[in-house]
Amino acid sequence: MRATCALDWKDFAVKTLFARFAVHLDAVLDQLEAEGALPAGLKRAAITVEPPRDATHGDMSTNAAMVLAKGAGTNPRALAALIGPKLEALDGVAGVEIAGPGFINWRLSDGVWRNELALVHKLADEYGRSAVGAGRRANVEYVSANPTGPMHMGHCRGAVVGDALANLLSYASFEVTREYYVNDAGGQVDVLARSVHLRYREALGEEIDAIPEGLYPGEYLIPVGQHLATEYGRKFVDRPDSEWLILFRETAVAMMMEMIRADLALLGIHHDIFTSEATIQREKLPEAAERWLRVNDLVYDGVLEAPKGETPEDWEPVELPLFRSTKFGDDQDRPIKKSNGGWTYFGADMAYHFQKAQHADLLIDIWGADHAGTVARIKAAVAALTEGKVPLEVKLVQMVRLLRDGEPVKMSKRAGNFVTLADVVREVGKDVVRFTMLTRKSDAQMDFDFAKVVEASKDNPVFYVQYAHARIASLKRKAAAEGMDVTGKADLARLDAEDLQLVRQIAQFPRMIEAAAASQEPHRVAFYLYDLASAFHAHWNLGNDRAERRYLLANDVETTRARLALADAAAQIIRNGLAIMGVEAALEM
RNA sequence: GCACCCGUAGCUCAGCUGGAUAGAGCGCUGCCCUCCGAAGGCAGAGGCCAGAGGUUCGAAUCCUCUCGGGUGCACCA
Repeated sequence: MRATCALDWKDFAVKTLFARFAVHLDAVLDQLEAEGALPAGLKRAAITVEPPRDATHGDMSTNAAMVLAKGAGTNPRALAALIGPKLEALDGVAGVEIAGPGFINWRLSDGVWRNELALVHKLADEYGRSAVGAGRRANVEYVSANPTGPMHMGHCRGAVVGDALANLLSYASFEVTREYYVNDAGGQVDVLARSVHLRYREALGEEIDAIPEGLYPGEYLIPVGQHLATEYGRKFVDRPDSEWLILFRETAVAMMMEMIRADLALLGIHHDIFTSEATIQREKLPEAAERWLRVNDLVYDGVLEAPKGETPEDWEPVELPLFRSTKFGDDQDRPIKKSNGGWTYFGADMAYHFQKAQHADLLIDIWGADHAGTVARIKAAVAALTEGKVPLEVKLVQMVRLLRDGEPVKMSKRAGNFVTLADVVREVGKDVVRFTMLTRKSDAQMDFDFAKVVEASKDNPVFYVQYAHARIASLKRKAAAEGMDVTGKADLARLDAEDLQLVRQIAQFPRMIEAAAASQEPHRVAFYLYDLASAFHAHWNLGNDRAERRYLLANDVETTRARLALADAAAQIIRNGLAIMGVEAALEM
């Protein structure tokens, strides 16, 4: 979110530098109104205060003159000429220029940057925390993999993106709930139960040949069968499924969820709430939703047309209860019940979302892109059931293609040899997996190349960023080893123009956080950290050619202290950013 | 056939929700370590932002159409 003039934040400490100047600008505009130079009541919402794209234009820029010129009955440059001098008179403003079509650009005094640097040290982990969430409750539902097997790489990206987004929103003062929806009520878990029954018989000594088509072949079900065999002996061997299906299903789901939680823990992911679809159904929540929707004429009994394109062989028209999702922008009404009387996935999901909405001001779902076709209906259902009060955002996460030596890794679900999340984390490490998953916009496809993600070079953003942090840590070790007394308070006045360039980069962090939180794009944190690391490495290398530009100066303890304060601040920001991404900051590499 | 996502340097991708001369990395060319971590840095070359209209002070960004890729399309989950 860009800093606008319409600010109502109470807590000054959490405003970004840019937001603080937006307040100053607002006051300047008030003053111009009072003087009669500007008509009262002009809309200021579109006014921004942001860094200009081109750093040579200054530190801050506003489009105020261009936005207000029309309403003021003048041209942008003339209006800028009125605003400019008043900005120039502000504390901390070192010079104002009017440029291009009417931009007002200004530079900040060195003191502003030194204060900002001091603020980083004072706020430490909290520097960058934003108040924009204002305590609103955000429910983020992510992963929600079917409880029929271990996590595989297809789940990985959504898991990381969802977790990082939850961290990000939390850092932006949303009250976040991390939720996992357990699909333990459909046909898949019945298949799971039957697969487990086979393993149960196997555990009791029966010969099991090839796993029949349509059942889960994975060996991870063997322990479930053994557990049931130990617990119940031969009791269910030759009995009809009506006697064991529910028991086997519930046992299997519980054990699968235990495995999934363990897999997620390897990535550092821990949900607050696991909600069971079976429970939702047992509590008759879909029935309640259906009743309400029927009263409001949003569910009716009807017959759907045959699907377009290739019509399936066994298609026949059936009357089903349909939700009027077309009324909310979907292109077809959607069945909430099946012809066998059971709830469709959508029917139960609708009720589930309604339940979530009662404890949240904002719902976010992280889904795989293969579910893109169902976004419209669930958004429609939430809009209907909450009467438009609780927004639902569905973030689609694109596929990840696994590569090894440049060749796609072959996976076959039938053979059960998919690449598990646990294997990948064991091979390359949690930090590499998490960081890499955040180096693309989530709605863009990405490649995950085993060779590249562990490469220790600047091509690899993970190492590049961690290397910057490790370098800074090494500075302090080096200073201590050489017996330099750097414990005293740093005099930031020792920092010169070249040093303050790095502070400018550091000071963008809070702004980036707000923008990333507002757009719900955690990948921005990764890109920002890459840029910050780059600025740090460049600043560091100044010392290669010019010894006086180094951080550690044996004959100048004062400057050394100030430079270490600068480096520490950069390290602090890297830590703050990595914490949101769920990645450790390395001290040594 | 319909819907959604995407099309930016040779390659992989950013682009701050409409701002100024469109940016990184790789690759290519040429530099910088007796010196704080060279796992780094500096400089150069490289572009009709797929194409065409439109909206306005201003468009890679918003709207429409065309072309080209991906995904999905009954009661599955």
